[in-house]
Amino acid sequence: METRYNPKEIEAKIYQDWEKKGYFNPDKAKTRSKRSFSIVFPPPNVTGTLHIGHALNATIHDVLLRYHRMKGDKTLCVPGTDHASIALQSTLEKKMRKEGVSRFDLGREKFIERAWEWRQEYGNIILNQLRAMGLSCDWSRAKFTMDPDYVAAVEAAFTYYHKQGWVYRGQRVVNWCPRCGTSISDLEIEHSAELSKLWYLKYPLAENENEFIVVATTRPETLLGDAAVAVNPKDERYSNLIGKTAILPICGRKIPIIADPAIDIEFGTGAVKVTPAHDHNDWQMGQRHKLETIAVIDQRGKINDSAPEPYRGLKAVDAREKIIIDLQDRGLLEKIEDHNIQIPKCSRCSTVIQLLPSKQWFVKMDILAAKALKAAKTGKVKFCPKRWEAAYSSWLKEPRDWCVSRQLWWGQRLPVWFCQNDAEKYIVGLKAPQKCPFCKKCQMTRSEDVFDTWFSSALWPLAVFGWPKSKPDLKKYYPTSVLITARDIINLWVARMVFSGLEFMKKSPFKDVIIYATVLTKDGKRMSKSLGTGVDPLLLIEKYGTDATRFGLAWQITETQDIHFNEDTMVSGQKFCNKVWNAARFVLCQLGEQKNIYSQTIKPKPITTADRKILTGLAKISRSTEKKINNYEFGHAIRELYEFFWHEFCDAYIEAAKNQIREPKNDLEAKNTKAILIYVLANSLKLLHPFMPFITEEIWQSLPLKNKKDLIIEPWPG
RNA sequence: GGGCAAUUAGCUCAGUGGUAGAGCGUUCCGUUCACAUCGGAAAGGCCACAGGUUCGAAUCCUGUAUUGCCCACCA
Repeated sequence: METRYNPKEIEAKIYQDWEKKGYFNPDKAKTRSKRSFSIVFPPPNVTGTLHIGHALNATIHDVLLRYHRMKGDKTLCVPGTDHASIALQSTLEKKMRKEGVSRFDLGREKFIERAWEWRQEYGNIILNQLRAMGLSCDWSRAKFTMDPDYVAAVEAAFTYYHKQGWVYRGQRVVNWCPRCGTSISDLEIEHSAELSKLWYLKYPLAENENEFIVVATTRPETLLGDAAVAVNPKDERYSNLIGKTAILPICGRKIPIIADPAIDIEFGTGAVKVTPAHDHNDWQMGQRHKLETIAVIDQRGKINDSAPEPYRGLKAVDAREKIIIDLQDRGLLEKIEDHNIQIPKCSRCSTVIQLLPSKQWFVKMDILAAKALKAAKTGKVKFCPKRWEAAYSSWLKEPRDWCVSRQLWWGQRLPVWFCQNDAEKYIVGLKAPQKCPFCKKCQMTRSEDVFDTWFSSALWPLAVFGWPKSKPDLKKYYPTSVLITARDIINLWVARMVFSGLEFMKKSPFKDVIIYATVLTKDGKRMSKSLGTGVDPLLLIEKYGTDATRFGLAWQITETQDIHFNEDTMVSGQKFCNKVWNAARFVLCQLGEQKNIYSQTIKPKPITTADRKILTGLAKISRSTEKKINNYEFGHAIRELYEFFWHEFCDAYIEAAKNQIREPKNDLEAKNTKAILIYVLANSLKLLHPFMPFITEEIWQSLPLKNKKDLIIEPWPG
C-alpha cells in the first residue's frame, strides 16, 4: 500500500463493481430484512449540471441509503430527470436567439424536436455527475417526466381531478410573462424591491369638470383600462361622491365612483383607480361591482387597440412615460412621491410580469390543500428541521386555485379536446372521441396548452413506481421513507406531492421531509454561475476525492438555515482519508501474512486499560452514530466519528498497541492486541462507510477477516 | 406588513443551565520503525448589545441592533 491514499485510481473501479453486482437494485440483492427503505431523488432539470446543492443533497441521500442497506433493509433510490417545461424552453430560446431564430420561426413541431435533441445530449449529464458523488441509486429505474408512462400518469391525474369537479376553465387575471409568452403561477414569480414613484392623478368629475377626485397609483399606464374609482364607504371625505361619475382622463370615458370596504383609507388619497383587467384586487372588485374588464395590455406587454390611438403598440413602460407627460400637459398630475414597491418578475427570465386577463385551466385547491395541511398537523408528514412546517402550512392555509395551463410548447399537453366549430365546447379525456359530441361533424383538436411543470413533478413519488397502473414497485416502495430537498420548493413541490399522494394513494408519499441548508459563499452571498461565486463539486472531487468532498459537506450539515461554504472542511476530509488509510496500513502490517482468520463480529477480550478503553469507545460511537443518522444529524455524526477514529483509535490505542505488541507482558497480549486492532478498524470502517464509501470499501477488501462480504452490504455493527 | 434564521477565537462553525470547544490559519519544538495530508506544545474569545429569571446564563425570557432568507393583492 502507498503511504498516501489516492482516490482517483479506485473510485471509478469500485463504483462500477458495486453497480455490476447489482447492489443498488434491491430486487437483485438479497436483503436481510423485509422492511423497505425507499427514496425518490428530486429530479434535476435536464438543463442542469451538478451544483453544490445537489452534491450536498446526494451526500445526505447516500448516507441514509448506505446505512439502511447495511441495516439489511430493501433499499431503493430512484433517480431521474425533469423535463422542466418553462426552464428548458427558456434556455433553448435563449440559445436560438443567438442564432437569430425564434421558436415561431421554427414552429411547434420542430421546436419540440430540438428540445428532445437537447435532452438526448444534455439530459443525463447531471445523473452521471451524481454517480461521481457515489450516489447508490438504482439506475435501471431512472425516469424522465416525459416518458410515455409518465405522461400517462399526468393525464390520468388531470382527468381524475376533472371527474371530481375540481378542474375549471375560466377567464381570470393571471401572471403573464411577455417574454416566455405564457401564464405563470404566483410561486414562479420573484419580487424585486425597487424605488419607484407614487403618482397622484386628478380625475375630473362629470358634474363639474373643474372638480376632481385624486387617485394615487404606482402604475399610471393602467389608467387606460380603468373601469371605476373606488373609495372606502366609511371615508367621510368622499361620502358625497359615491355613486357619482368621474371622467377618465385621456380616454374621456365616464366611470363610476364606487364604495368598497377593501380600500385602505390611510393609503394615498384614500381613492383608488380600479383596473379589473390588470390587477388581482381590482379584478375581484370588478366582479363584486360588475365592472367592465378592459384589457389594454396585450400578451407581448404592449398597449393594445382598446386604448386611444397614440398609445397603441407602445411597451407598457413607454406608455407610462407618455401618459405622465400627457397628464401633466392637461394639469391632471397633482404630485409625484417616491415609493418603494415590489416589482414582480419571471423567475425564469426576469422579465417584468404583466397581469392580464386570460383563459386558463385551474385546479381547485380547497379540498386538496386541506388534506395536505392536515397531514402535517397530524404528524403524517414531519419536517426536519421542524420550523419548515410553518412555511408549508401557511401557504396551504390560504391556497389560491392552481393555474395548471401554460402557453408553452415543451411539456405534456392537456388532455382536452375542442370542437372546431365552437371554441367554447370541449371535453376532457385521454383520447379524442371519434365524433365531436357537439357539432357531430368535426374532428376535435387537442388543446395547445401544456401543463405547469410542477403539475407533473407533483406526481413524482407515484409515477416513478408505475402509477396509475398497479405495479409491484408501487406496492413495495410506496410510500417512500423520506424526502430530501431544498427549502425554496416546499410549496412549489413538496406540498403538491403530499396532496397528490394523499388523493391518489390515500397515503402521504413520505413521512419525513429533510430540508437541507442553502449553500452560500463564505461571505454569505448567493452562489451563482454568472457571478462566478459558484463552487463546482466536480472540481472538489478532482482536487480532494469524492470521499473527502462528502466528508466536507457532511461536516457542514447542522440544523442551520444556510451554510457559508468552507473548503477547509474538504481539506480536513482529505487528511482524514489519509489518516484512515495509514491506520489501516499500520494494522495490516502488524497482522503480517495471516489469511482471513480474524473476526469482525466477535469482540476480543480486553486485557489492558487501553484495550478496555478502545472497546468501550467503539461501542459508544456505534450507538451514537446510529442514533445521529436516525435523527438526521449528519454533521454531528461525522464529527464524532472523526474524533473517535483520529484521537481515540489512532492517537491513543494505536500508540498503546505498539508497546503491547513489542513488549507484551505475556504470550496472549500481543496476539490479542492485534485482534483488537483489526476488530476496531473493521467496525470503524463500517461506521464510516455511509459517509466515505470508497476508501472504506477499498481498505475492507484487503482486511484478513473471516466470512467477509463487500463492505457495502455488510451488516451494520451492533 | 408578517414570519424564520444568524450574531461564539483571524476564517468557517460546534456547543441549549454548572470552570469556553473543533478544523483551518498563526508561533515554537520534533523527521528512528502507519501517516510531515504527521506528532507535541502555545498564543488567541467581557460567547452582538441592554434588561430579566436563576445559587449559577453563550445556553431560558423580554427588548434593541446588524445581516440574510421566505411569505403577503396595500393601489
